[in-house]
Amino acid sequence: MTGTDLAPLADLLAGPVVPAARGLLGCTLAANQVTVRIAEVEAYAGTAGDPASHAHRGRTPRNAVMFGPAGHAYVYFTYGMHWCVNVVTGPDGEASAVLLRAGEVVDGLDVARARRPAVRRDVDLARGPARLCATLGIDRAAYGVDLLGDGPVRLRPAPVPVPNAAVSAGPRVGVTGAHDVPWRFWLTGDPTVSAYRRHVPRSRR
DNA sequence: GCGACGATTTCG
DNA sequence: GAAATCGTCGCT
Repeated sequence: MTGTDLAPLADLLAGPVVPAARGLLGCTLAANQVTVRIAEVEAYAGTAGDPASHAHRGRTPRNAVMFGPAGHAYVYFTYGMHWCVNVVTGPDGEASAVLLRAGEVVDGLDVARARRPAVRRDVDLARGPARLCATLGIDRAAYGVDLLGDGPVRLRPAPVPVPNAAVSAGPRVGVTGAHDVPWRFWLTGDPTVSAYRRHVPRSRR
């Protein structure tokens, strides 16, 4: 037998979103000759009571893939210029997902640097959800792809298991509501974790 | 059809 | 602190 056993990760993603989010820490995501070790994530529930979720108001053309089976990529465009990527979780028909917020470039560092010439420190290459996508070259073309398959974007289990004690939790970044829900998880002390910023409504800017 | 705003980043 | 910049979605 050769290759990595993806079944445990597939099972984890098919279950409840919070354990899935924590389990994604330490996993690797590879695309366009760059590989990132995931260091920060956020969990988003489906239509059931999570006002911060893109699926909160039901199914739309944009969030349709969130309602499909786990392990696929939900990629969205925001602020007129940025892409962000989620891993769809839960059973088919339930729209939960995990936003990949930050990571460490562990392979293809030269390609990553060339792709993002303005970034000075390597730890900033994938420090933030839009930066992570930019460094990996992820855009609309990755919408809906099976991340556990052999496609353009590939998610793989953590080479080294992440102990529970190495994980911190806190409120999600940039969301309009639900500031009391600690559904952001990160590897404690990891330098690639993004800075926390409270959301500021445009009407008050 | 219109318009407000966003799971952000970058610069001043 | 504020601009950049446009797809999405609800319709004060």
